[in-house]
Amino acid sequence: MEELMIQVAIIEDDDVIREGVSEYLDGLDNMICTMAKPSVEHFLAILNRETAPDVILMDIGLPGMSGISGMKLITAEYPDICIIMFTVYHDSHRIFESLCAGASGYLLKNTSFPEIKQAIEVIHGGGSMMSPQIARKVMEHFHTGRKRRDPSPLTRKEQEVVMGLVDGLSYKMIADSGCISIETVRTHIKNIYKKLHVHSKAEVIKKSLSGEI
Amino acid sequence: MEELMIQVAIIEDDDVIREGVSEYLDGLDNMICTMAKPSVEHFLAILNRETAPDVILMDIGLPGMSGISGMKLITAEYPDICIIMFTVYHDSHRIFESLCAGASGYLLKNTSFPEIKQAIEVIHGGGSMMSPQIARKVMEHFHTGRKRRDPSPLTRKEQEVVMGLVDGLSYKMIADSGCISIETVRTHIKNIYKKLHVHSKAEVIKKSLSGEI
DNA sequence: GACCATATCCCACAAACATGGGATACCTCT
DNA sequence: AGAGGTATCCCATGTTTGTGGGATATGGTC
Repeated sequence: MEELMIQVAIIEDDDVIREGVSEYLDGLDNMICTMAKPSVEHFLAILNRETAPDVILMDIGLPGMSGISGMKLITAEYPDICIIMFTVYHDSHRIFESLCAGASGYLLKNTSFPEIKQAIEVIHGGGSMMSPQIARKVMEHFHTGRKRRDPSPLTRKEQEVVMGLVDGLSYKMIADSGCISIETVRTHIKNIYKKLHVHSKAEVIKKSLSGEI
Repeated sequence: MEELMIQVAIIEDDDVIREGVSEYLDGLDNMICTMAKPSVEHFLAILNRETAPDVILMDIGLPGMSGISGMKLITAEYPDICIIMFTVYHDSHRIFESLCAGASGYLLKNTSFPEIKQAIEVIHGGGSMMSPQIARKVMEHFHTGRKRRDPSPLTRKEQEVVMGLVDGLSYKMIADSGCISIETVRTHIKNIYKKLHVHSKAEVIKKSLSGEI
């Protein structure tokens, strides 16, 4: 009997949502919530071949490791697990990052319980499902002509420095490649950090490679 | 009263489907089928500001002008009209061509009447909807990274650390999020650097985000 | 002319990082 | 039992980075 149940895990830091969904799923006759954890780290700690669920409902904005990073880890090890991202975020960047990383579905947190149930069934059956608002964004992504991004807030020289950072160069190497003093590089980087509201190379590289700059 | 009805047009050459859907929609209390035509040409002949519907259900495989060409014409002139492609085709090429041309939804012809109703309501309300099979294909389109890459040379814990780096976290933050000592993080990172032949966070982030890991 | 953004350079200090050495413990495989 | 890989921790040292102050010079703009 248990073999026919869809085994669902939920990774969500909000206690109310996690427990609410967990109890709702357990009340259904064709699925069971086998794990309900507040973070990817907690989940990974108990994940193994025996405990592996069929479907994971995962929040994106988790404390510690982000849901997207967690998904990459999990699917790398367990490619058969279907993951539904479950989030309040509407922003395109996260949506596409999730889809590219292999999410099978993307639901907003205002999704009703029956819709969550339906999504789990569909995905377990090999389908995919997205909240209408998300589908909308995916559609927009395909709508041609939508290329014009707002101009970068960075000056030409600053962008040049960012390129250097992305290439993994140190301040010294950027200075040499641009034929300027390392002090100038430092000044540029200070200004870049202010403009982008970041505090490390890592964040700049991430923003740049994900198309935010 | 009529003003509150969603005005729907259907362009479909199969008489049975066209009339069936048309009658079903007219039987609903919140929508009305104002036009039911077998081709884009017939439809365009009577389309004007007065007759313009809110939503169009359009077949792709039409005699004469294809549904995709028709959609481009219609949306160019009437950008507020939402168009749902309605088809038997599963093939990715048509799906993506439709989405790029501006379709707001994509339903397979085996979709039930109530689901068609729901799709029209969602789309008229600003959303989008796709059949699960279609959503699946769209998802797959994003699963670019799924080239059976040779397994990462990194262990799971090391991958976890890499994810932290990519998320812009410091050693301290990675340590906290993983509930391990910062010294352990340092050791992992030393090993990661050796395995990847790099010498900085920046290079790891770059390799990771460009799919090399 | 005053103002502001840009680009260039310098100094100083604290924090974070890179790298070299260790160590212990647990597994698995031979 | 021993070898090898993984995961955990510690120390020391030097380098790089992050951030706060400066300074000068060149443009455009109001």
